[in-house]
Amino acid sequence: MPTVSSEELAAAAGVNSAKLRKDFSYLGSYGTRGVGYDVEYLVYQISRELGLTQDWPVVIVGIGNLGAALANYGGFASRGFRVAALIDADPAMAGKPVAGMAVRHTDELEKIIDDNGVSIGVIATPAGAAQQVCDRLVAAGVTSILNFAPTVLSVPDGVDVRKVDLSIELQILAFHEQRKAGEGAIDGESPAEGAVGVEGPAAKVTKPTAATAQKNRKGPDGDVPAVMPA
Amino acid sequence: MPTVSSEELAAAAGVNSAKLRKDFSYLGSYGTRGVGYDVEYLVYQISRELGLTQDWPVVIVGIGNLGAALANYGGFASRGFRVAALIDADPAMAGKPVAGMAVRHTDELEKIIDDNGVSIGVIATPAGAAQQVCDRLVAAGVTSILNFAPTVLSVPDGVDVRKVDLSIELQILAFHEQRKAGEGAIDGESPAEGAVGVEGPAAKVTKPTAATAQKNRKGPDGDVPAVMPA
DNA sequence: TCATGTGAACAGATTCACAGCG
DNA sequence: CGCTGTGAATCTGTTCACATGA
Repeated sequence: MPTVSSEELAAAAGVNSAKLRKDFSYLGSYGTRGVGYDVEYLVYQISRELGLTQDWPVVIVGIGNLGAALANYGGFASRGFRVAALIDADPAMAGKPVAGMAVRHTDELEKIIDDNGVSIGVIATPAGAAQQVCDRLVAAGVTSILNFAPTVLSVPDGVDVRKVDLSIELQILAFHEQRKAGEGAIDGESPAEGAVGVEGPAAKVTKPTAATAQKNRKGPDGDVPAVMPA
Repeated sequence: MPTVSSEELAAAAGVNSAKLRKDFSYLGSYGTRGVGYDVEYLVYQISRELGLTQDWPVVIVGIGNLGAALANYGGFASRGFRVAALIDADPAMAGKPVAGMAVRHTDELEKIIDDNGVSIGVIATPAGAAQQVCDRLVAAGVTSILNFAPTVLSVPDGVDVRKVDLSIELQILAFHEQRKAGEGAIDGESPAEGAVGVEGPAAKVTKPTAATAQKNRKGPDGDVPAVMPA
């Protein structure tokens, strides 16, 4: 398939074809009127714009289960990321092979970053160590940090941090699940044919005192969640 | 701090206070004019709306590094999630303790889901096994799936799937990193005081043939990425 | 008096619809 | 002719500003 039309791409992506064309137009005029977009050329242009054509050395700090999982994750290489080093504070880990690579000790952190020109660091340490590791990464020249530790990191201006909270995705699912279970489909939500009854929802969070609860209760009555828009 | 104003919350969250008030108003009228919002009551209402006051049993299928990391992740319990079981296809894993819990074999999957009223499943298997596991989960009554495997899962209507791609976050960082490096700050982007020069960006993706490239090149000249809005 | 809650004004994003070009 | 690229129309989401009520 040498060329593709905005209509086809839009259908595949589930969006409006005009939006797709307008978005592409921000990158330049890469299509051919009456024909469509040259697939190979389009892929190259988008890849370049996204930074996929560059080689990004990254370090992963904290080689526990999560760090090891990241080190073994195949998706990195194909997107331009190269794991320059795996770093752990535990001396017993040093030298051990993980994902075909010897783990280095934290003492070498600065040297590794400098030697490899690393500008992106991944933190997969326990929460307690994260800020300290972050500070060292930043001091050594790292300007982008991906944080898996359950802490908010503080960094100087000019440094980007993205926090990945593995439970947030679950929370989003639970939110929709709750709405599926709530007295039949509320919106145009499909009736969830295979839906199994959700088992007894035990109250968990400390409920507010009766006084407070009654005094302020002005929302929808009962314990039924209000219908939120969209 | 028994009460809080929309102004204070907005400042803390970095958003406009009117937006915050309007958003809250969709949940009901939980504030007090001239005073603000009762913190305890507000937390409870938001928690309930998000489904955090319910107990959500989940199963994790595929107990490799990632599955083990998820099993050990502390954030789940505090958000209402209870790991009902860890499931793996490897008979050698069965019975082994991970995160203080014996791993169960895939054979038991249907029974576990039924016994625990599980409606949310987490897939942390290799890509090859994911669809098959997904099908079994759905057949057994699971209606929400969190997929860490690098595959697109197909599910019947009424089942929600969320895919977590660990490399996408890195890609977003790399995108910003690329823009930091690009000839000085482009937008109002801070000048990245600590920015270290990014090392020689080696071309990686197969470049399009010269013919194609020249024929269609209509975008911004040179190899400088176009400036995208916002 | 002070901060909420909300119509009205505004801004930004999406979609329409068609001129223009290969 | 067919599909891109894009002004204009429309829709959605945000912010303003103030009436309202504790």
